[in-house]
Amino acid sequence: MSQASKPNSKKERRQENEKLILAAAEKVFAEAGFGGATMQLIADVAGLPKANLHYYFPTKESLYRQVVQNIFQIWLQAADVFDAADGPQEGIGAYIDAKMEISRRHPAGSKVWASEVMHRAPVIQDYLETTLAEWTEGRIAVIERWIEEGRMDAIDPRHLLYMLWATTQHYADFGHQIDTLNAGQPLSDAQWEDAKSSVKQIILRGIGAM
Amino acid sequence: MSQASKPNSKKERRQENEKLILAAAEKVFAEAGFGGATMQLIADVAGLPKANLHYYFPTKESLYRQVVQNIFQIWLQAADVFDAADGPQEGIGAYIDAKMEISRRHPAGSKVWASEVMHRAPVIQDYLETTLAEWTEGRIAVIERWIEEGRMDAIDPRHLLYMLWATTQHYADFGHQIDTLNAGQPLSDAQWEDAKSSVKQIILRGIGAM
DNA sequence: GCTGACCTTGACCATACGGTCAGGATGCGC
DNA sequence: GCGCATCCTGACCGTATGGTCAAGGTCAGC
Repeated sequence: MSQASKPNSKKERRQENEKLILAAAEKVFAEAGFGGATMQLIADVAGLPKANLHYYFPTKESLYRQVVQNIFQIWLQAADVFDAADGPQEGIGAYIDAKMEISRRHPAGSKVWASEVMHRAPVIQDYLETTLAEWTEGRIAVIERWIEEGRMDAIDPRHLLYMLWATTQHYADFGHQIDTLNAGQPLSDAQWEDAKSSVKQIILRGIGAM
Repeated sequence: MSQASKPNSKKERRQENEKLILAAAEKVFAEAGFGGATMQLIADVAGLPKANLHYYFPTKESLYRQVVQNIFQIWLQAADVFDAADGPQEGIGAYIDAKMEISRRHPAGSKVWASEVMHRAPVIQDYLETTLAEWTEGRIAVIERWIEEGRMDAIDPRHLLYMLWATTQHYADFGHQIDTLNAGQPLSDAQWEDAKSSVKQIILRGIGAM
């Protein structure tokens, strides 16, 4: 009766179940919002009994918190490319590519993040004030250096960053609207490439880095 | 015992109550999402008994639908400036100004709209497919004409529009994040002007319209 | 193969939610 | 000032939700 594909040890099994639950939760939270999501639905999507979710994650909020933190990690990771570059064209270009790729590969995560921030960040306010604020200050310094070096125009770095975040996340958060305007079809590979290069072209030209 | 400030006729009173409820609903839906909002809380914010809401709006969904439709109207109205202009610099510049102003004056409405689209537009899918699709096609035609006339670079009009929407709405939808990164303070008048001019500068230069 | 820690789950609970309704208040048209 | 349609609302209802629990299963270490 037991599945053939489960030669797992107890610890492997625990990790596997947690991942299963987190993936299901991310999807459900993204589609319904925190308030609209139900533990029962998450359980159904994960293929586990509801009581089992509460064994791994004591409350709905703790599960939600874990989902949001995971997304934030991915988000931060993408930001690394910013520093590796030695100029705005390369750095910002790579950052746009990375964030567009996240929007494509993790649309649900992006939506959960957007939803969390839109609702005044009840769960990750401390992250915004510490980690995100520090990261932002660091990037502002980099951009200001590029401006001093004459490698791009004198743009307010904050608003440039907001523009990068807004534009790239839009393809995830408003993906449904974009798909609807694309005859109801998800963007094809070629269309994603168009999107990336359009965004890069406008912004990089717009800041005088091309 | 009766308020001194209520010399209202029955019809005036009806309109007033509906507006009161819609304003409260917009705020609560924006802060909690559809699923997280409760009729009781909307009633408290509006200062009316819950049963009264159900007199004016039979269901939670009908109330929500009205809120979303009102926002869509404001949204469409802002789009008029696009057509009144005779070139990209003026038209897109004015559109950015108008949408930034909406983000500033109607942040709750913007959030409700964003939330609705993020959750796959269960209520306004038909608007997306009809009104919004038509509006978009019209604007694409205008942009293509501008390109043909050599008044801006050959940019994919769709991605330009998405960028305009994304960037301007970001200041409403992610306003909390922006405020947090602004030392916890809302943007001042001067900062809003900076935001507007930064966005306009990058985009208008980016499409070769400056 | 025994034991104890870990895992699983159906059944259950208290609460909060959207929505209803009956009965009373109010104000318009006559 | 009367009658009637409209408006208002406290009390109530069925349901669905987040969370609990006790009883049983399973696996690693000895």
